[in-house]
Amino acid sequence: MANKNISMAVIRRLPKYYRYLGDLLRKDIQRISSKELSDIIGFTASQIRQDLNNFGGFGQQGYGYNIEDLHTEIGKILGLDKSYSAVLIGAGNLGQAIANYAGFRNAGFEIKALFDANPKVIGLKIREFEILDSDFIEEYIKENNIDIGILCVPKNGAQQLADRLVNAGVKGIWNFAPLDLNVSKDVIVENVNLTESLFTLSYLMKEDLL
Amino acid sequence: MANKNISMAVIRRLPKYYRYLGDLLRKDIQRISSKELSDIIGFTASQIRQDLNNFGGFGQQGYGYNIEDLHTEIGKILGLDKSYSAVLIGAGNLGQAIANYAGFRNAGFEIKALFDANPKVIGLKIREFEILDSDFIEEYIKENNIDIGILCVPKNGAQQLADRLVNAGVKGIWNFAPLDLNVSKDVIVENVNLTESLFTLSYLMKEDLL
DNA sequence: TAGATTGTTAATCGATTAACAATC
DNA sequence: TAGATTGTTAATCGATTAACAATC
Repeated sequence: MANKNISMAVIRRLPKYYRYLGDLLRKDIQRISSKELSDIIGFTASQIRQDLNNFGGFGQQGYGYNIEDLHTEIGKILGLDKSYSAVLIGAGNLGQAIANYAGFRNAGFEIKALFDANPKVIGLKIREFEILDSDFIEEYIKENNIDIGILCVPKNGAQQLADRLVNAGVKGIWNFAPLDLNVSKDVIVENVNLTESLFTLSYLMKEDLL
Repeated sequence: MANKNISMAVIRRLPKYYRYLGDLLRKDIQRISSKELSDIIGFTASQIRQDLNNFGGFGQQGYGYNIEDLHTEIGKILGLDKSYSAVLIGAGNLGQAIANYAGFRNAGFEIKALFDANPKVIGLKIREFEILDSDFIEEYIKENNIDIGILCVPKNGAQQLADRLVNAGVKGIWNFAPLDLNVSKDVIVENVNLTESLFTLSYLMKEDLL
């Protein structure tokens, strides 16, 4: 099945389906209709059926969806059965928080090394990781076939580091730096922009008080 | 001017305008046309004009937009001229990273206190903050007129803490816990869901390799 | 079988893009 | 004034919702 050109709107709903189905599974519930799922997840039943049918007919008329099967299928669609290796650049507060973040393993991502440019932190240990010198990023990526770079550095210098990651061969960047990275289009960038999130909250709070 | 019912799509672009205009400002550029801005920000010129005109006619025919003025105006639209007080719940790795996050002050948010339930961290100092006992959250919020709660706790217990924040009077929650909080609809919730972001990256990487 | 619920097509709604008159 | 570019209306595109025949 080739890429049917799934819209970003659909893709961003997939993790929500996966999460809610996981919750149901842990409650030992076996099946659910699009209508029931609609009630708990907040999308319309119609949208749920449309979304799922982008990837296949997972349901059964008159019955609904088997929760365990659907959960597994969406996991596969999300690529959670694949495994990826990652390096994290920028071992400051946020970088350390991400490195310690458990959700990683569940998604099949494994952080292999932490890098920083600050001599004061190079050599320190964060859990099982010794913080390595940024000078050796390229070498490490090439030798260890790293798939993903996680950028937890300030805005300044982030683009340059992204260039280095891409040149060394990573295929994806999880970017926490507050800027839009410029990379060749075969490299995937997923942004987590705290500033934009905070500004959105600020806007909504202001509107709410009017 | 009452709320013209601006769509979320527009609202989420506002921080990007603000950021790019700030960058231009720092380069001492004085004016820009929607076409030029389009080239650097990546939205169509038409969309930029539509977006801005939701809030007022900030441009001038034949000239374009004055960058400093527009930057200021969008800042006001985002409510960055307002100030809000916040408490942070959950002083783990991520919580500490957020507490140390500088972008806060620029947005008019001030963290007043950190709370945690773990006796091992209560009393510790993070920068200027002593970590307080979660038992006193409500008391603190009421006495200090706190506007916003920042939730940096695991999924378990997050809903209960959200309830406590809302009951104590916060009007907004910046939620880093990986679940959808249930709150009365006069309370704003802005989610930062690292798991969903990571899963999206996983999906896109997988598709990219097909 | 009768009832329930899917998969899918058609209708609607909303967001983006194009076009151009207004005007600086 | 002539040229440039906005503000805004109209056209298009895409996403969501509604409807219902298929079928378990």
